[in-house]
Amino acid sequence: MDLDLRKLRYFVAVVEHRHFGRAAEQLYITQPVLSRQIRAIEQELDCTLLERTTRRVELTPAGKQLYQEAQGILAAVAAAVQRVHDADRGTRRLVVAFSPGLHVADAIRAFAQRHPDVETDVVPARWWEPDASLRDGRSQVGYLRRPFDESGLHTIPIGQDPRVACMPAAHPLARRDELTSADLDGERMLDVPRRRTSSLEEKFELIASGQGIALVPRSVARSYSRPDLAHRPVTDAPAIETCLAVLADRRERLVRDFLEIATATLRRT
Amino acid sequence: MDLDLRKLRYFVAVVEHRHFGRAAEQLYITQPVLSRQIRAIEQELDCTLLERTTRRVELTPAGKQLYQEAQGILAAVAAAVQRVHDADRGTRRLVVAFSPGLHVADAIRAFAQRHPDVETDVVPARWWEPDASLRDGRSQVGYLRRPFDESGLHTIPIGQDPRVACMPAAHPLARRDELTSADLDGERMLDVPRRRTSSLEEKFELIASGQGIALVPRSVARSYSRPDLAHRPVTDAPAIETCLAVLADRRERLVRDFLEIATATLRRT
DNA sequence: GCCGTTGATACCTTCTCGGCATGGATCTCG
DNA sequence: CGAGATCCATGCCGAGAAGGTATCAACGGC
Repeated sequence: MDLDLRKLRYFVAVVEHRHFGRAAEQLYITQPVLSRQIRAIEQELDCTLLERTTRRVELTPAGKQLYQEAQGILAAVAAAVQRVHDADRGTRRLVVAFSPGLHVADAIRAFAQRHPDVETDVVPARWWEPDASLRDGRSQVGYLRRPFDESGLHTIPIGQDPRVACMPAAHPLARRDELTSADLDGERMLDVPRRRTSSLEEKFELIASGQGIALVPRSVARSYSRPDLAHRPVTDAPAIETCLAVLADRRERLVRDFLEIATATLRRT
Repeated sequence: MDLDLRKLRYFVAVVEHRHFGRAAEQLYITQPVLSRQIRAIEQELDCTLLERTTRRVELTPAGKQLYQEAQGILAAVAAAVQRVHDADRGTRRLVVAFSPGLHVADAIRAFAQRHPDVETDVVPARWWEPDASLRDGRSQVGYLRRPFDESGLHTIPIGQDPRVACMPAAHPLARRDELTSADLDGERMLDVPRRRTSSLEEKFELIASGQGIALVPRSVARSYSRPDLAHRPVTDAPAIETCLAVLADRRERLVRDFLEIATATLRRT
């Protein structure tokens, strides 16, 4: 049982390049070393992670799983080192994750005023796994849009985000002030993208180019507003809830204070 | 940035014992090695983690933080390995770990008959950490000899293994049919070996060469029986318990079925 | 003040990691 | 269809890290 962080890094590199030689180059080691290290992981885990021919490198199910796990672990280690340094310097630090479109500046400002000694930072939450940075420790608090995996988290609903239909500005429906889901029947709808590599920009690009219409949270539509796109409320679509989230076992003073200040800020507005 | 999982484990051990020597003993390494590894972590993180005098070992704030972080990371790694194995076993597969000398063939045969589609396999459990393969996911069920770390495990006692004294065949005590612990007073006893590289074969070799006598479970003595060794029951030595063990949170169908079949097999014999 | 305990240091051994050379399989192209 | 290019695997070697033994130095208890 000797799973090494170095080996995990190697594995991640190979997966991302789908190519031993190039991965080795990026890692500043030679290809044979990489081959042997990957094989070592496979032996330690006693399972095949990569199907490799001289022509292509493909992930097995176990490999796919390990790739995910490795990313999380490496991120967690990096965050941990950061926090150890913070603890050593006596500086206290709070990182807030936020789903695209949600505004955290007010709360952060209020918090910073109350705790001038605490360093604050924000990181974007990836929409396909909004809770990831909370779980791997890169952030302590999240302003997240539901749904996400809430197991092990303490969540405080803070608002509703109505869904709007986002379409090309020239679309016939854009002449209406508001829509119902019935109006969208027969329109080509863009689903939630499956691949996590696809960004929201990509999605709006598709919409603008006339590939279809998408239902998105209003706050997202607003942040990405552009002249060639229109968004109109869909009155009968269920709104998307947004909430504050923290790890359930992370109840230190700093985090509790932030939650309090954040909810107070909300009430004031 | 060369934070190693091994070093994290070392650090956790030192923190939990608040004592380098005892931690080293638990880790099956020597104390100087541990001292150096801890210092290496401190250099890599560029901060002091432990205040140590010859009399006490105390945590600094950074050390306290790293202790928390390390626990989380190690747990995360273990869980990750577990999930990779699960992903790999899309094909259904059950691996049974067994302490040396315990017989699992009957149960496996019965299980294989009932589940012809499930691949079965056995792996030996290393005596110094019989539960390791359960925890790291290489096995799902164990036939293990106590004692071992049962935290997080569900265990079902399945029998007693009386202790026998194992000695050279020519030893005076070998002329007796059974012994008591009083008979062993004054004999040189071979302790449980410290180094985890030492095998049972090695131990029996030592006994045969006249280095001493050892108390071992009867089933072990039987599996390793050889003409130049004799083993005699020690009537008043507490018997060693054997049990079935599974991870407490591993209650899937396959595992439950195996436990049922295994206990039924035991009752029949 | 002496002795036992405990962590640190010095020195040696062993094993893993990384590099280089090369083999063997597969795809491409003439 | 065969020659060449590409790319991962294997064998062997050197350097460095990890582990062991012996010993020192500091601190506490009596």
